[in-house]
Amino acid sequence: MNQAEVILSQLNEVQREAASLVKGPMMVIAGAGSGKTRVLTHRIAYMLAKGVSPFNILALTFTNKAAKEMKERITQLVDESSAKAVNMGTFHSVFYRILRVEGEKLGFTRNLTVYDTDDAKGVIKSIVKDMNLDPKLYLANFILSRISAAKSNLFSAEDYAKSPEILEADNISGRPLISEIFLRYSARLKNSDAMDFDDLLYYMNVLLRDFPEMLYKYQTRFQYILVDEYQDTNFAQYVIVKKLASAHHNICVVGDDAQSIYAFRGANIQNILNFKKDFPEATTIKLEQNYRSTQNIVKAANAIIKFNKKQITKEIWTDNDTGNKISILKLNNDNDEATAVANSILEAKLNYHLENKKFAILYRTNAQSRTLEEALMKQSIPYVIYGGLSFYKRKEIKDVLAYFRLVINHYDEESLLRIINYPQRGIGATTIDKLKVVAADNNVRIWNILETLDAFPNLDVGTATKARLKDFALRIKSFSTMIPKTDAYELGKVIIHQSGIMQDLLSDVSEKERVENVESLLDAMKEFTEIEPENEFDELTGELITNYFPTLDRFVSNVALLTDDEHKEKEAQDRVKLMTIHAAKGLEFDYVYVTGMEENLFPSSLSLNSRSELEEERRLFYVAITRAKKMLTLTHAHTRYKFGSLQFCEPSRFIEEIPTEFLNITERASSEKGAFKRKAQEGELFFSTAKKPLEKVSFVKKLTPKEANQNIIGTPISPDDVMENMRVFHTSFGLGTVSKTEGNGLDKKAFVRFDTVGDKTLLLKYAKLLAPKE
DNA sequence: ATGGAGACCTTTTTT
DNA sequence: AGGTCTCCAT
Repeated sequence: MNQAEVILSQLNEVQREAASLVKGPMMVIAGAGSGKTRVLTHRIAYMLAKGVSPFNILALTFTNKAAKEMKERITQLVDESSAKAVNMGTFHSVFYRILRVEGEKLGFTRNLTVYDTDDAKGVIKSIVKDMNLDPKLYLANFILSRISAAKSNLFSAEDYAKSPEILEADNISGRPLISEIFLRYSARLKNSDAMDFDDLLYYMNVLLRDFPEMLYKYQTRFQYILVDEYQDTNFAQYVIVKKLASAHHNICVVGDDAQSIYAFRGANIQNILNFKKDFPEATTIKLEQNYRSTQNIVKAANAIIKFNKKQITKEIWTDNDTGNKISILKLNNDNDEATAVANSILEAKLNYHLENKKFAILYRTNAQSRTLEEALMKQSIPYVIYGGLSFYKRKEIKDVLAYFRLVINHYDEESLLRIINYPQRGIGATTIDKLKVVAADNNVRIWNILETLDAFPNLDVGTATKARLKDFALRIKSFSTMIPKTDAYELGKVIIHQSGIMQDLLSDVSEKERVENVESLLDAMKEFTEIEPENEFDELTGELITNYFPTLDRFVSNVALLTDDEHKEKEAQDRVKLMTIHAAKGLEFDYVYVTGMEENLFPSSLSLNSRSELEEERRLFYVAITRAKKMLTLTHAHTRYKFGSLQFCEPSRFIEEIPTEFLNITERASSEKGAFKRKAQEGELFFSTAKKPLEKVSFVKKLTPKEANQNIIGTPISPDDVMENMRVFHTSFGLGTVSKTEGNGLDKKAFVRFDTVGDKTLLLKYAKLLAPKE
């Protein structure tokens, strides 16, 4: 067999067709666990084996992780150098590379900075302040989402300002000035030689739209295009892909409409549903055999997704074992839920000698991770939390990166303002305000003023301050001159020390962790300078760069679009993984726990307004359960703290949507903790094999709290009637005495001293109190 | 200019 | 509950 044949021989028949039909448009509908990545990697490897130049292949993904994984897997199939030369990456990173080269046509430079969401929010906030608007009405988040939605649909600020419908909508929402903010925002970013995430897609479109030679260039270059997770593309991405593919029609999109979970940020499921309209000659291939999960899991997933109306019909099936039924655990409150999950993991580990990394705990919102974390810690189960505060979003890292960015791009005003007085060098808010005013009056950038202070006599600051400003500019400039001849790591060290950041962090003993983080950033830079340049092509000529040198600007541009999963990957070796369901997409685990299966949490209360939003939640649930290979456990609690107040929770409707034949329901009151632990120690199994049905499990069906407390419960007390010193009964906390009340109506709170559990603050609109019969 | 107390907001999800 | 932002006191 030749290489190409070997590559195809590793696939099943349908996969083989998807991998080998490389000419013409193709849509692959890949059910969960059906070998989607396998098809993509083998398809690319097959093309390479057949002599297609890697330079002519463009493979777009949504996450860096997916791109990295694909690259690694292709490397195992064909020779490394051609695998590495494939243009593969996220939409954002690939277009960023192109825009750095071509951006001059659009008024940007090669030093182009990428603003992340925090930077963007900062700009919005400062504009809102400049315009003297109410920041509570003009919320940065809200404004940014309007701007983002506009750009994702290829509306510029000018288009926005000219659209009567949009202006009307903003008027109705009481925020008529969003269009003005948008105009200023765009100007500010351009002035800073910066683009936000949406700009990377927007400006790529402008490039292809307004410069025919650019369209021609990249159409010629990208003769074979592959798009992963096509169901998650937004309009801007869709148009780019369509334009690039329109010359050669060699486009392969892979996706699963059932796993579209990013509509909230503009992903348009129609892109995949309409592919056939865009490319009528397209071949459609459905991968329906699931290699990942048990029969029970696959069947349950099929049953659930049928509740959605809009979808491409397909029936996922598997040859795998029937497996365990899906466990439903009902718990009293969120703490019990976390404890039960931790105990369950512990038992399974002990009984079956499983590694920690076989387990994943999934949840709808990041906020849910805290209680789970505590429970795992108590049981000494090693874990790692994905998501949450990214490494690159930590204050100290952002500070250091702001220096780097300013050194590379003096016009980056977000960075400049962030560090002009950090560490403190006596350039206070007053001085900064004056700088801003003079910059605006003279229509120049702040950096222009710093650079040539004497040219701006109307800058009314003292001589001492002037000296400090001069000194600051000089220092930044001196770092800049070092870029070409000092590698990223060496220059990074110089900046961190000479800027005074390290000194500042070291001066405070409580900042030890921050010092470690900065050092860890330096480690990453060291690593960066040591790796062989991969895929460093000159974008203009397509030639491999031979005189590669790992400069600071290269490092920063690499890091700009990075999330920190690599950072975590190293520590994640054998740990239980905690993450949101969104973050779990594309991953698989033997044992999966989906927690917080409650109405208003999952599905989220924010998604209950429309059918389409609810369907997205359902697809999210579909993603969640199809992560599991062997065993799936769903948990929900009767009460949970949200926003610091206790809330009652109904089980998620999604649980009811699973046919009961696939379910195994266990209910347990919190008072049973002792019994639970004892049984666990005695080795009674919570987990069971397929032969040993879960019915044998030791949990006795307990009375619900309501039933158990029947003889105490009296009549409900209306919130308005709750008063000090009143004896009350609460279904979770038992009997207690109201020590104080506060507020009125829906906000009325009661401070209650419970006989057994102590003081609690209850928001009466949620916490139902009853008059006890004592 | 710094830091602490209190008000206020948050919960989708991510490149 | 926890984090962020604001404002006031030092």
